[in-house]
Amino acid sequence: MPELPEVETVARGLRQSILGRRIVSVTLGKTDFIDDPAALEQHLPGRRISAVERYGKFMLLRLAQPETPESFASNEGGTKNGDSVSGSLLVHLGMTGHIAPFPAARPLEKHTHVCFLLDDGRELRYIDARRFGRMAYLEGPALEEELQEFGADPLVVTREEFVTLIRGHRARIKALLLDQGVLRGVGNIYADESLWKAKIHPARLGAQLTAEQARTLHRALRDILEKAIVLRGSSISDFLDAEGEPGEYQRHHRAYGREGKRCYRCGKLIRRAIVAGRSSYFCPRCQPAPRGFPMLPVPQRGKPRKA
DNA sequence: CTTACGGCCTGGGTGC
DNA sequence: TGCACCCAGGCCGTAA
Repeated sequence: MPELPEVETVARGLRQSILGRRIVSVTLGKTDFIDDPAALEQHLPGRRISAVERYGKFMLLRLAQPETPESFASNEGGTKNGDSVSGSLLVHLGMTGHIAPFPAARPLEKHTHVCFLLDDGRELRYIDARRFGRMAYLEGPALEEELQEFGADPLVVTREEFVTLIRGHRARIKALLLDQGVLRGVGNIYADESLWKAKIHPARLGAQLTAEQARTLHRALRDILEKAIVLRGSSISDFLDAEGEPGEYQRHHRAYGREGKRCYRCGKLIRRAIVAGRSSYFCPRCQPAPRGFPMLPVPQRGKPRKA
């Protein structure tokens, strides 16, 4: 389940492997996760990948016009590489998306839905069993509008901005952390991990947090994301980076996925509850529930734990 | 307006 | 071997 650290890891990998390559042709398989499949076929061939950026959980492959002698000569005196008029390929990996270059001769893996033939003979392939991901070619105002929908980057937002942001909403803190319009890039894993580190229960309301708690959460979130990036993300189910390597951060999880295991701080058993519609893992002692939070019996889920 | 919630998409894993 | 079910994250419609 790629979140900010995993997407950052993949983006860095692609930067190493495909930056500057030109897309020769586009081959599409299933396209129900692509906004406008025809737009990819129409606009991508001939374009050069001039940058790979991460925006929340999205990757942006910036596409420049090819530098043909004519376009170079007739260029309106210097818009650089046509970047200002060129668009981007947005890629969201959903839960099971993979994107990486392969030798073109290599047999297609199952669930390969998009192939971009590159000018060095390799193929950039998008593989996604569940197709919960998304792909779109956008340029100009449509691209700007799309990006404008997103909230602050948790690695960039300042402490006091974060405090204002969080305390300005009544929704549960877990919901706020997951809301891409508030903060971009945080998913279930890093929401739970940062709340555990900050000793804040996921069901607390944003507006109910003290400024001090919000500051602590900001610090916890940033520290965790940065460390997770260093460790190339968390490989829970099948996340692999662009080189096919798993991340290491799952070894550092303190809450996520640890139902019934001991809290690393106090030894109490980590619990799971549905908060903001998501499985949420927390320590019932370190992260005291707000008054009235229903201590619902955790819906039975057949996951035998060894004693 | 904001927030809460249920349903939908898909297929791998699991339990029987 | 089969097969029904659960669950993941994002999004959307609806209700309060």
